[in-house]
Amino acid sequence: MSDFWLVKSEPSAYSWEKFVREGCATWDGVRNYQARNNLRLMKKGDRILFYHSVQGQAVVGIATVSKESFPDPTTKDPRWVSVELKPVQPLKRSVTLSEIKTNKELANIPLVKQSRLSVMPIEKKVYETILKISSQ
DNA sequence: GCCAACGTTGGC
DNA sequence: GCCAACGTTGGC
Repeated sequence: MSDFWLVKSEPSAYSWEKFVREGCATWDGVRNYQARNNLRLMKKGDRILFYHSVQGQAVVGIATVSKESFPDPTTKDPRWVSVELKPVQPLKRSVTLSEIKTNKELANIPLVKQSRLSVMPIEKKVYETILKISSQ
């Protein structure tokens, strides 16, 4: 039974398009304990929604965990970890933050309630609801 | 560009 | 251990 997550990235820093082009990504540079704890809990095969923050403000694609947490290669500080992600597929259409905010089932997810958290768990139902919106 | 929310740092 | 100051994130 895999889990579901949402990760954020500013497209100017690392976009979905670049992620797809490169075929996988080391999700490094996380320097927030709560986000780090979530990275540690990720299991291979977990599904991840990829969200564009700042420019775009929408869920744009689906990724999966291809390698579970390991020490963040961008720092010697042992407190921080990374995971490796692989793109699965883009959403048929992006699901915007405003759509998420106005949907009853989605209005309370951390993306909305805790806007600064960059790696967060989501319920299966939330994942499925977002996919459903994207296919409409 | 502004600012609210929040995390971190450092003086006491 | 508290809290003010400061820095960062990200929505608007």
